[in-house]
Amino acid sequence: MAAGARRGSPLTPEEIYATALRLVNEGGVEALSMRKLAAALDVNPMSLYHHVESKTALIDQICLTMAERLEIPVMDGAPWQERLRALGHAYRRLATTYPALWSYVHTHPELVAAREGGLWDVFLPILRAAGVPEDELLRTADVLHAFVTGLLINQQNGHIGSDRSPEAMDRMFETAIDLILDGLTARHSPAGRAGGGAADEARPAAPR
Amino acid sequence: MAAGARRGSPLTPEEIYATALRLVNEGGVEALSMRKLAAALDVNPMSLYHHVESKTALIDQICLTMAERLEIPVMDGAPWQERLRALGHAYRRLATTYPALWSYVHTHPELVAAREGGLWDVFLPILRAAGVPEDELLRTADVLHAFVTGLLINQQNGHIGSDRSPEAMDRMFETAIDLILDGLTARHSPAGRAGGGAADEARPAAPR
DNA sequence: AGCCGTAGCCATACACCGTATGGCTACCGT
DNA sequence: ACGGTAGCCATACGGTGTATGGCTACGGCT
Repeated sequence: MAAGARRGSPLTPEEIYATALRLVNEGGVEALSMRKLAAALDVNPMSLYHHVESKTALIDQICLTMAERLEIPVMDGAPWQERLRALGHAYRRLATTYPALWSYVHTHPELVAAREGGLWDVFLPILRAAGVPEDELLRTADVLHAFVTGLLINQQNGHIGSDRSPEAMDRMFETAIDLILDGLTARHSPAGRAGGGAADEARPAAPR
Repeated sequence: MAAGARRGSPLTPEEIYATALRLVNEGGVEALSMRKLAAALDVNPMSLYHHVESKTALIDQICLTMAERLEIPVMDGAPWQERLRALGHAYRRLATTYPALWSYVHTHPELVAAREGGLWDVFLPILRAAGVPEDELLRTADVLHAFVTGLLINQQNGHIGSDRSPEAMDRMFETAIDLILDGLTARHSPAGRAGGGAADEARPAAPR
């Protein structure tokens, strides 16, 4: 285990992942090249291959580390509407923290093959609490997850509205959550919606 | 205007676009290279640049031609629920016809800057008919469009359900449309939903 | 008829990419 | 003392997009 030649310390996988993630966040996935990454680490390009199998394996890895940083809120006592909204916001926070990589993940089939980490352990119980019957549960979860995914992708890519102010984005996200809550309520517990309800709190005038 | 050297006829932009679109459809956007395209056209790579400004301009162009092939249904008399469902299916048909390019478009900000073609001319009136107030119209349209976009992206990438049979996809898409219809109805014309309504037609048992 | 502008095509070259191959150095355990 | 090996690196190969400049053959002009 020789000490690093030109650097003080030997290369570590964590260092590689962190730097790669930084490069991706700064210039998108297409701005990540093994040569640039090596330059950023002050190392010969081929040295990377002693710690990483290939570029795609590297990208897989940094996608995983990103996924692990999803901070799932724990709100055990709260009604399902609030829990679902909080989960949506947590998901959105992850997406806006790593925009480029996030879009990348969700357009590459080979990644995220299994349902991502603890997300689904929280998501499904919420839907159960919303009254979604068991035989529609997974399908509904997939649909809602895809909805939010699509909204976030579109927001990041500016495929949306001429007004792209952060406030407009916030409003749009709330509108989306409201639509989902109303849809779930109407479908699975129509009685529960007493004129307004959790979906209608704090929604501004929205001139747009 | 000399006749083509090795080919009978000179190269035409339409020929280039069509072949490029074919290559993309067969192997994804990353399988499109100017050299391969030239080979498929039996031409020197540099000849392409007499008809196309750059590779990105070429991709822009084939994205546009794809967008033009969206077949928007005209159903003037029908209720808004049916029109919205038909529009969703038309959109889905486009996505499944050009899966690779379609995902590409929706993850690249620079494309589709303006709202795509006649889609919005049909979409917005439907939402008006659904009772969406004018000051929420564009935002709601953006959200719903993003929802469907996300669902289609996820379906194509198999980020969804362990069962990926076409039937499961169909059911999931119907579930999504139902959710949207219920959400819109609950939000904007709650009286209109008389126990079931348009959203509940022909939805199978769905064991999943 | 003579000529030239130019449309279309092509050969070459450059910088960049991912990575296979093999050699160097400096430490470790024995 | 010495072999094994972990870490690093130089070189090379085949791929990419495209800048540059030269070739051919036609249309329109004088």
